[in-house]
Amino acid sequence: MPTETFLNLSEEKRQRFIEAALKEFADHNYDTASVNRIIKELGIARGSVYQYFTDKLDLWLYLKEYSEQQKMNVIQSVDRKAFTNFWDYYRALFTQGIHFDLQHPLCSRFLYRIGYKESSKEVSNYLDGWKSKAKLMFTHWVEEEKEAGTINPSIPTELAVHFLISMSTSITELLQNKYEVNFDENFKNGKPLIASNITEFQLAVNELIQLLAKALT
Amino acid sequence: MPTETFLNLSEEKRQRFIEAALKEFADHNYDTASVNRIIKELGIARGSVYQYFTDKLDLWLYLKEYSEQQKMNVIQSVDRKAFTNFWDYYRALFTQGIHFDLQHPLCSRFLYRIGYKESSKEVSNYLDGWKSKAKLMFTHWVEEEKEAGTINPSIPTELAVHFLISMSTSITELLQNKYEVNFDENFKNGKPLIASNITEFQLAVNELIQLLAKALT
DNA sequence: TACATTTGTGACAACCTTGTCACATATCCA
DNA sequence: TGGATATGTGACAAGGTTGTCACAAATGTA
Repeated sequence: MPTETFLNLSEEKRQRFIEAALKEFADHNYDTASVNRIIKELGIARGSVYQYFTDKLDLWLYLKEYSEQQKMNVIQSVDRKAFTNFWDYYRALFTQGIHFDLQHPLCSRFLYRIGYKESSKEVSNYLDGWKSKAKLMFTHWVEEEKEAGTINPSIPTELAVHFLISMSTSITELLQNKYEVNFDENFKNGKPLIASNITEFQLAVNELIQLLAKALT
Repeated sequence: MPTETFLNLSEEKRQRFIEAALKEFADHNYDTASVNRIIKELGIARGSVYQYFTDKLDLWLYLKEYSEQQKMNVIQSVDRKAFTNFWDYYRALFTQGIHFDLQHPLCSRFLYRIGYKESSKEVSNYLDGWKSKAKLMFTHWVEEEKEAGTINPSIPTELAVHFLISMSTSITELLQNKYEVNFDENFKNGKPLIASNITEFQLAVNELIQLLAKALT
C-alpha cells in the first residue's frame, strides 16, 4: 500500500513516478529490478521512494494492482451478452487486448512479465491470482458453451480451458515469429508491443480462432 | 568452454559439480544464480570454479550445451520412419520427453527455465537457438504432412507450427493444473516433475493430440 | 510574519555479488 | 626420494543492492 504522501502527490508527479517504476519492472525481473535505476531516471532522491512505499515489494504490489486495474477497465467493457456467438466474444476480447496494449504499453509489458517470465521467490505468492481468475472465467464459459452446443461436451472441461488459455497467451509469440523486427524495435523504443501491426494481428487472431473452434466444436 | 582442469577431473567430481551447478541455474535466473551458493553446496573454494570456467557465463553456456546434448540423445532415439502416422510419431516424442524428464530432472528443469523464464540480457543472445531449431523441425514436418494429407493445406504453415509448438510446451502447465500438489512436492524434493503421474500424463497427451489432430486435419 | 507540518535529500550501514591472485596442497613422474 | 606440474584455497578489491535516518527545504496555517 502506498503511503499518504504518495497519494497526496500531484497527478503529474505521481504519474511520472509510476511510469518510471513500471518501465523498470517491465524491463527486469523483480530481483534484478533496481530502485537505484528508477531514482536515477527520475532524478529524485533514494529516500523519496521509501517515503512513498515501505518496500520494494510494496512498490511492486502497487504496480501490479495498478496494472491489473487498468487492464480490467479495458477488458470489462466487452459484454458477453452482446454476442450470440461465443467465438465472436472471444475475438472481441482479443481486440480489446490490442487496445490495452496500445493504450498502456508499459502495463502490458509489465503484466506479460509477471504472468510468464517472473520466477522470484519474493513475489511467487502473488503470481497465482491472475491466472486462477482467468481459469475460473474460462471454466465458466466452457461449461456454458458445452450446454449451448458450441463446445463438444465429450472434451474434458479442464483440457478445453487449458487449450483456450494457452492459445490466448501464446498469440504474442506467434506474432513475434511473424513480425520479428517490429516487435524488437517497438520494445527497444518503449512503444506498444503490437504498434502498427494491428491488421496483421487481427488476421492472425481470426486464423487462430478458426483452429480453436474446429478443435473444440 | 570448460578448461583442461575441469575435463581432467574425476568423473565423480565432475558430475557432482555439474549437478550442483545445474540445480542452482534451474532454481534461479541467470542474474540471481549465485556461484557462492554452488560452492557452499559443494564445499569447495571459490577459486576452483574459476579454474574450471573463465566466467559465470562460461559455466552457464556449458550447462546449456550439456543439457541440450542430453536431451538430444533421448529425443533422437525416436525415428520418424518408424511411424506411418504422424500423430503416433508426435505422441512418441512426448513419451520420450517424459523419459528425459525422469532420467535428467535437473537438465529438464534447467532447459525449461532458459526456454521460458529466462530474460537476462547477459544471456539473451544465446536463447534463440533452441526455439528456432524446433521451429525448423516442425515446419519441415508440417509441410510433409500437408502433402501427405494429414494436415489441411489451407492452414498456413506458420500457424500450424505455432499451434504444435505452443501446445507441446504448455502441456507441462496443464499437468501442473491437474496435479498441483504432486508437482510442488516433487519440485521441493528435487524429484522429476512428472514422477509418478506417468499414466495420467499419457492420458492428457492423448487427449491433447486428439484436439490438435482435429484442428489441423 | 512565524510556526507547524509535510515532503525531499543523500551519506551511510549491512549485505550481497563476481572475479583475482598469491599461496598451499596434492598428484604425477623420473 | 625430489622436483615439476596440476589442483585447491580463501582473503580481497570493486561494484552492486536495499532500507535508514538525521537533516534540509518547501509548503500550509494561523
